[in-house]
Order: sequence, then structure tokens, then C-alpha cells
Amino acid sequence: MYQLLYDKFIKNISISEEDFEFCKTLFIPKKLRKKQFLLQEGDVAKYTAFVNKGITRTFTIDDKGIEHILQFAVEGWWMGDIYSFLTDEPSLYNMEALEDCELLLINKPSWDQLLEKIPALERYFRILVQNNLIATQRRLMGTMSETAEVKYVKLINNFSDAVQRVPQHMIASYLGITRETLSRIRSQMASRK
Amino acid sequence: MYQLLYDKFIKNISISEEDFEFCKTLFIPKKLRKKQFLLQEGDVAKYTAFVNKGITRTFTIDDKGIEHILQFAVEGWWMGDIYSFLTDEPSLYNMEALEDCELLLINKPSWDQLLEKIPALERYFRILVQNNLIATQRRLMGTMSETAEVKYVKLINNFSDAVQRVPQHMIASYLGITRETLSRIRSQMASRK
DNA sequence: AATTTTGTGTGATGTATGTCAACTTAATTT
DNA sequence: AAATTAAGTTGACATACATCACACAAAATT
Repeated sequence: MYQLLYDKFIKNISISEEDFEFCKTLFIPKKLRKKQFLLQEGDVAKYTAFVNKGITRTFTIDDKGIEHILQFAVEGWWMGDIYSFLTDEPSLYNMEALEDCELLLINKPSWDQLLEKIPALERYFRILVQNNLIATQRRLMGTMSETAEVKYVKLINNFSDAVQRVPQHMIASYLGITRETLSRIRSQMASRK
Repeated sequence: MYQLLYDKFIKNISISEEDFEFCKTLFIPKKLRKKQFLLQEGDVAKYTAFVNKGITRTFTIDDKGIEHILQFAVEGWWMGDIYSFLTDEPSLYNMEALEDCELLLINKPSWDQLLEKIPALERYFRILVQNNLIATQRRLMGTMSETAEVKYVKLINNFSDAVQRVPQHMIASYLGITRETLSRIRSQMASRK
């Protein structure tokens, strides 16, 4: 249950077995069935979640009712709305399981305790957030400069796992295009050999 | 020279005078004249910079030669390509002064030393990166769901300082639209009262 | 103050992608 | 396995924004 989390930690920092034992006590295992929500827009994000199994999406719904996917999270990834989690403000995001999932949840008090007790995790989370920032910045710049097709091809190359496990209209929604456009792009690509 | 940096630190963490004195020794003051570059695409980002005075932009140039602005940095902000800085890989970004600037530079060895000597800064930088991530995620979602005009209005509201100090075609380039489009949006807005 | 460079505004026209709608196929649920 | 619901495809048409072209204004440089 906690193996994957442990692996992820030690990839970036060193942590004693004892500390990790303590760490375990702070996480709440939680199963989510496909289509269940962990968070809905307007709610405060009580938890930040580590995805141990399954795949989730974080998304917003705009004025026209169109969904926009911020992130997919597969095994070994974190999912959460840091802003809402830290400030107790209502979240702008929805989080939903796209397959049956096993999550490890941590709430704010435990989170604070964790960082206080194991300061090395401060570093772990900085690195995590940093990598996320780097990726998000690239995605943003790509959004501004690339055609829909290029974005799609890059997504396949960087994240084929999620692309294969998730319905196409959600890929479209992640790319910021419509399902129709993605469908057409795919058929063009296929016909071009 | 270091007052602003100090203020920024103590907004988020506590740091002793002694530690800050040490900290000072690691930063290299650097003046940049308007239009000078701190970094060009393809170079390795040797430094991360704190903007003490002036305003800078970080941008990419795409295949068609069009510039896309990732970030403006005004007084009190950080500027840098974390990825290139940490990995020594060549940067995708260009960084340029838009006014005469005073920067405080720090290189990788000093950076490592700094975090080792003053672990509380680990926290400072985590918070910094976190806030940046939150803002970048919002911008990304906005890119996907908002019209050019809405993006522009929000930018004015959130970042009027930069909007006023920077030529309009750069605002357009930050918003991911052409200068012509921004010009038209502005004239429509003006005519609507 | 003359000249060059940089920035802005506006019309005519083009295009990638969106929208609407109908149909097909696949996956869930009963 | 029938019925429902969700997902994907394809065509006709619409639209926000880009592109091109040029005029004009402001700022920087000589």
C-alpha cells in the first residue's frame, strides 16, 4: 500500500524507516470507484492525494459548460488543489476518478505535522512542485505557439500512458480543443500513413 | 541593495541577521541596461536572478519567429529558468531587461550552499514555486476557456503594474494574441464607454 | 531637429478550429 | 441480450483571431 509512496520519496531525498513509519500513520487510504469525485468545484480541498492505483483527472467547467482538464494523475503522482488546501478557500477544480482508484489522502494538520517532523520532505515537495511548474510552463508556451496536431503528438510522446487509458474526448479537453477537432486530426494523421 | 530581498524572505520565513549576512555574500549584484539580455535561448542558465529594480521578460521564439512571453518580472520577483539552472541543459528561454535593471544573481554552487546553510529557505522557495505554479495553472486554464478580451481585462486587474510599464505588443505576446488583435480589443473596449 | 527605429491603429482577407447536427460504434447497466 | 448511455466520426457552416499591408505616431539615436 505504501511502497510506491516510499519509492517516490527515496528517489529524491533520504528518509529513515522510522520516519517513514510515522509518515504512514498520517495518510488515510481511500478507494474511489470510477466516476466518483474526490472534490467538487466550490468545496474546500480538505485533502491532498497520492495516487497509488488508477487514474484521475482535475478539471474546471467554464461558463459555457465546457470542461477543461488541468491534469491527469496516474500511479505515483499527486493530485490536489494546493491553493484551496493551503488557504481553505473554495476550489475552482473538480477531481474525479477515471478508473477505480486507490488513494492516500493527507489533510492539512497531518501535512503540517509531517513537514515539521521530517523537514527533508520540504525538499521533496519543493522538487515536486518545481517539476510540475516546469511542465506547466512548457504546456502553457506550447498552447500559445503550437498547432493542435503538434500538441497532440507531443502529448502522446510524453504521456502515452494516460492517453491510452482515457477516453479521447478527455484528451481533447486536456489539449484545449474539441473532440471533433481531435477526431479529425487523428484521421488525417492515420491517412498520412 | 539587499533590503527588498530581505523583506521578501521575512514575509514567509524567519531568518537571523547573521544568516542573512551570509546570504548577501552569495549574491552577485548586476546592472542590466534596457534591452540587454541575461540569457539567450540555447545557453545554460548560470544564474537565477532576483529583480531588485526594473522589469524583465522571459520569452521564447517559435518556428515562425513569433515571440511568446512566459513572464514579466518586476521588483521583488525572481526570474530564471529553473530547469536549465538545475540540470545544466540549454535553456529554451530568453531573458531581457525591459527597463534599466538592478539584479541580484546567484549561481548554482552558491545556491546549493545557501540551502544547506539556511534550510528555512527550502521552505521559502517551495512557497515561491508553489505560488508560481498556482498562477501558471490559472493562466493555462484561462488560455483554454477565456476570450482574448477577458484575458486582457484580467491581466490588467491582476498585473496593472507590468501592463503599464511595457509596450502593448508585449502584452499581446504575453496573452498569446497578436498586437493587431489587442489593438482592436482595446479600441472596442474604449468605444463601449 | 532630422533621421531612424519602435510602437500603434485599421482595413481587407484568410484559416484553424469551433459549433451544430446527425449517425455509428462501443461500453455499461438492467 | 436488450436497452441505455457514453464515446467517436463526419459533414456543413460559423467565428474568433491571424495575416498582410499600409498609414501614422512616438521615442530613441545621430
